Amino acid sequence: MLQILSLIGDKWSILVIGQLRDRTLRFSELHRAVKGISQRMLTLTLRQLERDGLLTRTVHPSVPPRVDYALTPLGATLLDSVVALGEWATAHRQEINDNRRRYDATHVPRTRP
Amino acid sequence: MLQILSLIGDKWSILVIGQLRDRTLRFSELHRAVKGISQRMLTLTLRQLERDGLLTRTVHPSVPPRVDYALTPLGATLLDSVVALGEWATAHRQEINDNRRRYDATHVPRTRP
DNA sequence: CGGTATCCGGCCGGATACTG
DNA sequence: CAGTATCCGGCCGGATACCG
Repeated sequence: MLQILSLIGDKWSILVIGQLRDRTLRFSELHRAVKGISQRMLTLTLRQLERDGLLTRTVHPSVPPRVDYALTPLGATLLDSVVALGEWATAHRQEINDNRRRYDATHVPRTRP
Repeated sequence: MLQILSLIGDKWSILVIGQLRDRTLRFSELHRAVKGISQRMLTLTLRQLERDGLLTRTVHPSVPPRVDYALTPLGATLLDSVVALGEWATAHRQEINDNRRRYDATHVPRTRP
């Protein structure tokens, strides 16, 4: 259970899956689409998701090389929950930020210079 | 957006929220319910969730002390998505484990002794 | 283009000890 | 009971260099 949750728990996984929502993307497209991810983390994330059977990796033997990533049916089933989470995050972003500001304002810091 | 996702991304947050699904729990009950979590991580997780306004922390001035945690309305809205994720994880646990085994069996290790 | 390989600083989180 | 404080090892992930 924890091992499955840690799959979802990886924020990069969620973002990558979200990008593959309705189209196949190649590596460089994903790299540009998921802002802030390093090439290393994108590679590791994709390998993990491929290993879990959530997406397929297709190598086209061409010059220059081209690798396409697409969701599997299993990945598509997760997409629904992921999209729901994304919508929740978007819908309550402001409210959460307000809560944080209020909390930080009322709960005085314990360390004093 | 990333900051919101990292809130969900914390596996402990998901598990704690799931435990508060239909009842208030005190600290020690949560500690027992969420298997594997250390006292430190439980405290940190609860503070984070309280700061974001997803749960309330109620201190009862008694001896021995007693602290209850309960979801806020905002926390309850997240609960739906969290439950969906949990159900997805449960439903596809076996399938994912099979995929991992198959992947590990076919993709030979790159390091050879 | 789409990766590996390697180095390494930071912080995550467990263990332990102490307190109101 | 429900925390805080402190230490510290491990691994996460960025930066960089190189390859098919």
